[in-house]
Parts: sequence; structure tokens; C-alpha cells
Amino acid sequence: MTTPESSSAGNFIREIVAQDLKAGKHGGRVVTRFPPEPNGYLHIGHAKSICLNFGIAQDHPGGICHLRFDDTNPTTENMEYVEAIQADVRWLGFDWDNRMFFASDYFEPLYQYAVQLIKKGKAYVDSLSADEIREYRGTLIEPGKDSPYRTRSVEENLDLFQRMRAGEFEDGTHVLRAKIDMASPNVNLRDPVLYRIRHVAHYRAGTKWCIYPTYDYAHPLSDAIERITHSICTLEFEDHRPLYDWVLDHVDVPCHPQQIEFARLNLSHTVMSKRKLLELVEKEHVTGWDDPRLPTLKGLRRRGYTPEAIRAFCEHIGVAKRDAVVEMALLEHFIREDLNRRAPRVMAVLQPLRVVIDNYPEGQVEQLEAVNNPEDPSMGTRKVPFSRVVYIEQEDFREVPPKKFFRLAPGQEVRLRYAYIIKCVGVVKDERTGKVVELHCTYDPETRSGSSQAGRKVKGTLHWVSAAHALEAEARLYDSLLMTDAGDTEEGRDWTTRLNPNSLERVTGCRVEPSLADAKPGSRYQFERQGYFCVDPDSSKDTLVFNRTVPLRDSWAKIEKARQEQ
RNA sequence: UGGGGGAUCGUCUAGUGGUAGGACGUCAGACUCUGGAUCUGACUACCUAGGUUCGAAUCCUAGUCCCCCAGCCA
Repeated sequence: MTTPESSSAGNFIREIVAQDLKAGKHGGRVVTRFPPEPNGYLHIGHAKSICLNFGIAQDHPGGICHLRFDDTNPTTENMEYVEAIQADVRWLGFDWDNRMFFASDYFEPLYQYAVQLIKKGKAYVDSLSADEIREYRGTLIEPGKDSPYRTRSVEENLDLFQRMRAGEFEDGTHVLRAKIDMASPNVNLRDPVLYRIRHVAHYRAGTKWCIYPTYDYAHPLSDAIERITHSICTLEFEDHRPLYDWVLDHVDVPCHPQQIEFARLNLSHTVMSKRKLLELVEKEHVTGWDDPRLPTLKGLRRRGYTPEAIRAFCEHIGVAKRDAVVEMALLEHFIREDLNRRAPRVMAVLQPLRVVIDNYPEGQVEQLEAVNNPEDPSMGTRKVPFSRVVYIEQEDFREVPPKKFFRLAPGQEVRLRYAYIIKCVGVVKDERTGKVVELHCTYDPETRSGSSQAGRKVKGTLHWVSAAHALEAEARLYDSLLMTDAGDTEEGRDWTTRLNPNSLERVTGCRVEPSLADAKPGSRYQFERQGYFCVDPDSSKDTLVFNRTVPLRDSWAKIEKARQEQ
């Protein structure tokens, strides 16, 4: 039945769906929907919802999931977002087939339902100002009071509402409200606004309308029109459920979908709210919506995340009703797991230190065989050139090596990956700064990889590139966006003070092996011993640009850190 | 002092009256031509106090703490 992979996928919502199905509640149908508002880009929190909604549909034979744009507010929405959202959902790996809908396509039936409500005496045109409506609403602990317009006749309401539609009134002069209960302890039931006047063009409906329905009114009806069975949303809509049900109970709709709420995703060390993401972009704390530091789908994609990793993450975090902050380390685990299996290995030196192998013949070049992925032999091997001068990583040499430093130091031996064992016999320093600028080593010709003496043990193996053959590259190393783990909702002090000033480190002058010459934007590699990297769209033939998706786990770094903290 | 929700390892999550389990993480070790991967072991939890019961994370009572709601946003 359930594979080990999917056994963790059970959750209370899937249980409800399964039980409803068993009870024949919706005639055996399972229809969910993902209902973004096209006023921003999707982030990994949306991915959780997408995986849930599309996932539930996929779980059941005949189950379907709609993509519906909740575009009832013409002042913030546009076509660019519609297209970007579609691209992101597709990239994530989900297909809505021909089931793409727009709330704006329902404006006419929505209007007719409103007329129904008015005729039943369940809605009225209010002519209070926005401020007055707020005052009349009361507070959380005091009941509201009825608007003086609440008792208008059905005829007058019908007339006024029709004239609202016809454009006879200015913005803000009238609204259509549900007639429920101004004294309800649930403020959402204190005669909520159903329609407001906005003399602005809608990006799809054009100037056909100057009244627009609110979310609370449009959403349940859109669900009903599409015959959604399970309308899954986040916790903050829990208080709205009585209103959702009220709307459907008072008009003549074909069905009554069930609203179910779950806790939205929070991720440590980053922000997820539209407001904060927008602020980061607008104040240029990041370069754009696809900045690889952002948890947007565009950002994660550019960073090198795979859809598979994001989906696996979404399956494993679970779905529940309690507020939670998932550690970024968990997301990183899933991208490492995915890329470990799939990413070809390659050698790249981020901060080069020149090494001259004194006893290696000048002008000689050997093509050494390197494994593309030890996890997957079918990925084959490649040749890497080796010559007398190579670069190694600056941090792989210490003039005074600390305990357990299994790398290069004066008099010490290490293996160069896929090549020879070398020994450090000389250190050249800059006279003024004292900085180590070059190493002299000797190599043992008997120790070439695969040869008879190759089995000789040394404690460390270093990655390297041949100086004469290396390509130049830039590496963009990312760290978490926020320094603390204070979550996404902290009040008071300006949250941007928690931004990590070192969230991006650009390293230029990197040297990478020549096999990377034709690396295409978007392709992912493991730079051995360092991390997973992805070719950035900024990359060109002249300068390769790599984004570090995530570093490899680094037990040496841990040892050093622990030592420092002592 | 209104209404609606929620509290289980550091984190996320299972459990639905019968041995509190998994994953991430952390620590220790094995292995390794990536200090990666892999493998082994260890680690730590039922918000509190009562009650019901042979037996309670689960049921009852009373507390405590946290989240959401007063847009003509969604």
C-alpha cells in the first residue's frame, strides 16, 4: 500500500478526504484547488499548499486539482504574476491540464448570486463611509451596531446595487453587505462587505466592472461553481469559515465544499510574508524576486534547488494545525540528498593557491581519469589534465597545522584527488605581507591513482586544478538571509536589522576544471569537498558564474568551530 | 475582559485507552583517493495540577502559555 516514502504523507486532511470518500460524501469525487492571488510570486510556503492540493488529487483515481486565480482585487493584480505563477507550478512538477480558472470569470454569476441575497433580504447596500463602517463594527469585546441603511427595502437595495454596477457612484460611497449579525462575537459575521466600488480596470475583465466582490464572498462561490469538494486553506481563515458556510447556505449553489484549515509553513532564517519579501526587493536588500537568497520558487530555482527536493521536503514536513517553524537544515538535507545522487562531480578551486611540483617534468600533461559520480557508476568518467603547476584551495594549506588538520603543511603529504601523493617542501611568501603565495612540492610518481603504489595511505585528499588548463570563474556563496532564528513574526524593532550582512559572498578569480567550459545555465554540479553549485544565468563564455546551492556537510569546520568556542 | 484555534525530543511529525515511534539535528565510532556519501551506536519529549481507569499523550475538570481576528486585502 504505502511505500516508506509516502508513509509519512498521511495527515489529518488526507484522512478527512479518505473518510468522505468512503462515506460517499461528494459522490466519490475529490476536487481540490490551488487558489493564488496574482499579486506576487510564489514561495516555498505556496509549494506546501500546491503539494498538498495536487497531492490529494493524485492520491485518488479521478481526483483533480484546479489552478484558480483569485483575482478579485483589480488594484494589485496583473498578468505577469499569472504567468509567473503558472511557470512556477509547472516547474514544481504539477499539471492542472485544462483546469485553469479565474475568479474574474465568475463576476457575472457572482453578481446574480448577490441579487439573490438581496431579494432574500440577506444583503443590503450600505452608504456609510469606510471609517463609519469601522466605527459601527464595534471592537473585539464590544458588539457593533446596525447601520442606519440596514433596513432599506429590497427594492431600494436592488435599485442601488444595479446602479452601483452601472457606475453611477463614486468609489467608497456604497458597498453591498451581508445582513448577518452586528453583535456576533465573530467580527467576520458583523455584516461583512460583499462588494465594493472601484473605478479601475481589471487586468482581465477590463472596464466591464466597477464593482468587485471581496474574498469572503467570491471564494466560497468560486469553490461551489467549480464543484470543489475540499477547500484547503491556512489557519487565519478559520474564523471565516462560518461566513464561507453562510454564503453557500443562502444562495442556490450546486454543492457545498468543505473548508479545511492547516498551519502555513514557516522556515527558520528567512521570511515568507508577501510584505517582507516585497520590502527586501523594493529596498534592494536583494537583487530581485529571483535572488537566490529568497525562499521564492524563482529564487530557489536560481539557487539550484530541484523540484524533486522541494517536493520531498513538503511531503516530509507534514500538515497539521499547530504553528511551526521548520529548520532550514531540513530543506538543505533534501537538496543534498537529491543532488548527491544526481549531480556530476567536478573539481573547482575557489581561492587558489599556486603549487609548483618541482620534480614533475616541465611541459608534461597527463589526462587523468576521474569518476563523475561515485553514487552512480552509469554517469561514467571524464579526463582531467594534470601538469607541473596546479592550484589548490588556500584553506587546504596551513604553515602551522593544528591537531587533526589532515591537509597540506610543510613536510606533510597529501593526495591530489585522482592524481599523485605530493609532499610540501617549500613555502614562498609575499615579502611585505607575509602571506603564503606559492608552495613547492615533490610528487611520488609511483602513487598515481590506480597504479601499484596507489594504495599508500595519506590522511588527506585535496581537490585541485591544473593552472595551465583551468577556467576562470566567479562563485556566489550564500548564507542565511536572517541572522537569528526569531521567526517571521517578531514585532517591534525593524525586522531588517536582523538581515545577515554576509548573506552573499562573491568570490572572483576561482579556477575550475576545463570540462566546465560548456556548462549551461541551470546545470548543477558538486564541487568536490565543497558543495553543490549551479550555473547562474549571468554566466557567460568569458566568465563562468556559479551559485552555491548548499555546502557539503563539513566535519572539519565543526571541529574548528568547537575548538574556537572552547 | 469577546470569538476562533493550538500545545509530544533542540526542530518537524506519528500516535485516536495497551511498549511514546520516525525524520532532521547533535555527539561518538566505523569506513572512505570527497573530513562528502554510507554504516553503527548514543541523545533528548507527552504544558501544569487534579480526576476517571487494571492501564491516559489519548477521556474528564481546572489552570498556564502560544497563534489568529476589529481591510471596502487575500
